[in-house]
Amino acid sequence: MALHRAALELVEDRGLADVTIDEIAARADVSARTFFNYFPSKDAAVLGSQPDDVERLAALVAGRPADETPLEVMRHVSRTLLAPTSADPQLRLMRRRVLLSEPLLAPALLGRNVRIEDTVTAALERRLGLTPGTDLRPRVIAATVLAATRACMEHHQQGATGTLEESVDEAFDILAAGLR
Amino acid sequence: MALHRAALELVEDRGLADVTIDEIAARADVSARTFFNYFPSKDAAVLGSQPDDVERLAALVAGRPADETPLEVMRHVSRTLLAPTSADPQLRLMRRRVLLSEPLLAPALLGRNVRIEDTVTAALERRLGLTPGTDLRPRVIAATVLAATRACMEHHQQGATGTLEESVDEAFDILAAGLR
DNA sequence: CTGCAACTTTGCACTCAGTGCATCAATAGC
DNA sequence: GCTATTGATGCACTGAGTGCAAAGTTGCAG
Repeated sequence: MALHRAALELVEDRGLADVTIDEIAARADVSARTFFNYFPSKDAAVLGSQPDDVERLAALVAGRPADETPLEVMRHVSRTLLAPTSADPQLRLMRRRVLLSEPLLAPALLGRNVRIEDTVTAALERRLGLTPGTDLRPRVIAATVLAATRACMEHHQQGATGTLEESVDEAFDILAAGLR
Repeated sequence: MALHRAALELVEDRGLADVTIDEIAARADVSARTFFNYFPSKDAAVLGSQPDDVERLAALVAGRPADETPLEVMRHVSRTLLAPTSADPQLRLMRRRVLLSEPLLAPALLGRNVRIEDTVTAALERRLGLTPGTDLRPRVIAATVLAATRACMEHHQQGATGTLEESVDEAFDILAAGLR
């Protein structure tokens, strides 16, 4: 979407606070009013929400082999999260760069994580044959793995060595070892 | 602070979206302009930030006995988080109720968590004698434990049985067992 | 008591976010 | 060529948030 790209480009070099919706709309050659037909807020435009990716995760959880442990399933969820299916790799990189370097975006980013967490929790519950809301485990697993994944991105943003994928693997090892 | 109380009361029975800053200010008997001398936003007023509580957590981490494992240290952090030192217990209860029942507040709440996570990560790094940003472990531990704590609150909000403290204990057991 | 200094509150004007509504343009289907 | 549906837009409005300067308040020294 042109608006998403425009938002990313502008925020990239001026910062979120110094970009107005009018400017984003202008760069995408639409009116400001039209902007709100596609995104409910400035944050959302920068985030560039693909509403269906949440369901994709649920399907992923449901589709993994029955003998995989929840943690193994979550490893795939984490992988999927870090390799989003965006057509343009150039755009993906800019997106990741902007999202992580813009502290004002953290709340929006985490708000999105809440929806993901709820979805994954429900999917895990179904997978384990539990009645929703009774067992603490699914939610704790979903929450902690997502948090660990985010922690890796954070860690990486601060100039860590190695690839993001290596960090995620290491994080899963730490989790599997009981955070010891 | 009168503004914080006013904000909580109004949001409690009308919802965040239907309360304006003018109303909050009016109920606290100050002008709307004065509101912004104390809180930068509506969210902040409802949240009622005590900026020093973040440093309290850092001190807690630094002060725990040297032979405690990081996970044991974090158990105390979690406890401290769930039992905040607010003078008025009545107010505390209303606060917890409002914060959890108001989805619009989630981003603000999580934004605050980011600051806590950064602080705790740094404190753990110091405790373990690591150069900041080199080792993944401190951040992963901080992030996952805080996420698990939040998951317990979430779980509890959805009508789980038992006390919150019991849930937290159970969550720590799950973490210590490697999320198995 | 008086006057001064520091701090707080307030009013005012402004920009920007976001919404509802009505209108207008384009395009597909007949 | 006509029309109906869909999307784009203009307009007017409410509310968030900021900067600035005036007004009020409080404490204190003379």
